[in-house]
Amino acid sequence: MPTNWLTETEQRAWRTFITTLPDLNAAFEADLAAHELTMGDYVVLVNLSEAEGDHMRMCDLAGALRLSPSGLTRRLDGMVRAGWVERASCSADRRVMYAHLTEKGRAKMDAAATDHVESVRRHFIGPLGAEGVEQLSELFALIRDHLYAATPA
Amino acid sequence: MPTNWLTETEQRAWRTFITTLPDLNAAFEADLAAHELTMGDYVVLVNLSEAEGDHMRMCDLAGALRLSPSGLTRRLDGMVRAGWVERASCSADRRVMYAHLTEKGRAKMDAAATDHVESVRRHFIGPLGAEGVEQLSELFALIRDHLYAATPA
DNA sequence: GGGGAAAGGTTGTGTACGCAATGAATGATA
DNA sequence: TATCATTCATTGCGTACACAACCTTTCCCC
Repeated sequence: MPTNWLTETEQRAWRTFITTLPDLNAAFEADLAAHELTMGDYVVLVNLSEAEGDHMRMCDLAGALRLSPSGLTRRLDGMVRAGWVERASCSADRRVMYAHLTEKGRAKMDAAATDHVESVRRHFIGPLGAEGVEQLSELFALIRDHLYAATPA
Repeated sequence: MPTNWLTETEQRAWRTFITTLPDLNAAFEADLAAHELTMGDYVVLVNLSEAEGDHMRMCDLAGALRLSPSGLTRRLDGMVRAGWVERASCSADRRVMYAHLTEKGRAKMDAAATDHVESVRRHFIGPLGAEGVEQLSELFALIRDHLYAATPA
């Protein structure tokens, strides 16, 4: 038993956290599945819809999604096939490809958004309560800031 | 804009949470990679090491890990190949297979555990602080209990 | 302005995993 | 006890993703 082992309280916090995550994630996936969407696809739509001109460079999008370049290429393949996104080349820099949200893609997102928000409210916001939401926000900001201090990405 | 859209505070909490998770997870994976282990493998070792007799039925292990039966079969293939786990059949019920932690597997886990605990402390416990750990533990217990109330699994 | 380094994206290859189908063993019911 | 449903595990197949290799284009700097 290492000398710096977790205390009982720390252990409980860590285990509760790590075991709850997959179930929470599964709940969101299950709710989105009613719209024939995965969380992965949905976040792409959200990112593009909030970007200037409804489009983003592949590399920026990959960074935002924490996807490898090749991972994003393949994810977009599927979404282009579904008609939610289009690829467009950039006149200013011919290396870059834009991922551009289509009307159909926006409609898909809008249709899913209402249910997704309800899902977030039900599984996440609701159980936490107003005060809990505030607390959790601050706690994760601490974790994030600490991570980014080490890896300034 | 749906009428039940998230408030600014809720939005910030949700986004902070959802965007921090992949990075946090990546940090743990990166630290474990020094031992040639993935989080997935490590949790298998931990589960087995805490089980009665260092073994678990495949189906129970799959449930604990939130893995599909086939997913666990394949994960175990790799771990058996590495010599960390052995399969053993059950005399009482010949349908079941046990996953049994080997000496080598326990040694592997012990070697990794020290660093992993340090990793958890650095990325998770540390930034939260003692009070934060307590709070986060309670917040996730709320989420978990709510999830399990709906899906009594 | 010419040459090497770096950035952006796609493709080849391998791994992890889920779902559906299958086979074997057990349990429940008539 | 004969039958049929259920449980446990595995295999076939398809999808998602990472890494490494590659090509193209741009940037840097002498």
